[in-house]
Amino acid sequence: MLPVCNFTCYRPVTPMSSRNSPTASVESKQEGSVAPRERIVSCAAELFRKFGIRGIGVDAIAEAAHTNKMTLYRKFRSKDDLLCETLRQVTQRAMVFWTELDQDDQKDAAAKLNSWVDFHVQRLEQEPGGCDLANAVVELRDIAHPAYGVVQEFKTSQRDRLAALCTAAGATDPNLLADTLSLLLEGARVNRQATGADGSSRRLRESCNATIKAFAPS
Amino acid sequence: MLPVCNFTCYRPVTPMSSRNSPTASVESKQEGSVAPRERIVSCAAELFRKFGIRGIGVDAIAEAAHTNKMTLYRKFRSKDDLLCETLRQVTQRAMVFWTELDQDDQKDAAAKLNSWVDFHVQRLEQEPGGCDLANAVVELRDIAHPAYGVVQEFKTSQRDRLAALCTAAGATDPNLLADTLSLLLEGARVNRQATGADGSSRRLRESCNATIKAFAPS
DNA sequence: GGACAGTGTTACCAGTCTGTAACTTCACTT
DNA sequence: AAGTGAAGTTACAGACTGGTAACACTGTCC
Repeated sequence: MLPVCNFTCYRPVTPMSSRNSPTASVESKQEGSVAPRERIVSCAAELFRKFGIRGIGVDAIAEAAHTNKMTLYRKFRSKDDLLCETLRQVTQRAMVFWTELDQDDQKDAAAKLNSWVDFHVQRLEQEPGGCDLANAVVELRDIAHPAYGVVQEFKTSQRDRLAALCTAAGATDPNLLADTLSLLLEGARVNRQATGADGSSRRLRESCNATIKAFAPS
Repeated sequence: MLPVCNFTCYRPVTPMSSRNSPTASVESKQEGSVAPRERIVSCAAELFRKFGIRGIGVDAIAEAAHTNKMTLYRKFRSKDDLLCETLRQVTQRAMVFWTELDQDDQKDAAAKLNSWVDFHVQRLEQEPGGCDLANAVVELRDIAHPAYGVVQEFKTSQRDRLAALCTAAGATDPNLLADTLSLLLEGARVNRQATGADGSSRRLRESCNATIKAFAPS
């Protein structure tokens, strides 16, 4: 019902033909080279995002990473294991935003809240595929799956951090503001997938700003 | 990676053993009986919801509907075709709310907006599986899929109706209010799937009320 | 009684999937 | 130069998938 055909996501550091040549060995020591495991994870993340977890096979992932299935299974116990690893990588990427925001002494809490909005509005435009974590849960539909734990932990931590920010910004009912903003963001991501760029998510920034204003101290 | 095993969703009108007996023919004329096509659609809707579109096979759907694969393929050209039909059924169920709301002369626009919130908060608690339409888009991840059109059309019509209601209620910037409420609802549904009942979706009603209040005419 | 449409049954095709086994080749270290 | 461990290659097992073909059965209507 959905033939998956073309998958070339990993930009080869060395072309396939010269991989076993001396040149390849040199390149493998240069800074541009990436270990098979990392290549697999980043390719898997991209292919899962593009075709869905069930929509792409391990063979295709290995091929895209310019390696093979056996190597993949030497690095990961199972496809589920690989999936969890890719999700953890996605969460780590998001954590960078928070640490950078924490270290920024120039902005006060209110300005940081605006940065949060900016960051996510920008990401919505750049990556219209929605939240990988939420997508995984929707696709798997199984609470017992190990990926579910990864997602739940991450989402909770994100909400807690946002709530702390709202508190610092002196919002009335900061927890409710954090919840509301979380829902707006999550909704915008899925809405963008379902109805495209011209749907309700188009004015996410204005929605967030109106919400923040409504919770401003009087 | 995810063995699908038990699927008994369609409450049997007649037990399998007596289906070809005279009793079965009598029962097939009673009001309790349902035509195979309808049984297939409702079973498919439930199983798609429970296991995902790719997580359940046509054979299992046919079995749950107490029929077989051949009959399924006589009624539907393909699994995709069946999927579209189930999604259309889901949209029709939601349309009932709007027609009832339109016909209600007791409530003014503001009260109807509250009804909208009530309706969806209630549905969120009753059906924690999220929006079937949005889930389908997330799972398929293919704009060319016929289901995408069904979803997009429905989501747009929902938003338009909500915007009309916000206009009637005299909201400042009714379109933005409709967008914001749409995002809140959509976000709550996916958030509930990803983080459970105690996540940010728990206070959806309060989030909506705060938002509506923020757009109230001064 | 007989045609007929709807349904059930069985078997099958061709493709895909995850995961494993056995073996070869390579690069690097000592 | 030898050895070691990581990676590539090939083949395969076992299960499942969507979809089709051919045929048997059943109740209904003329």
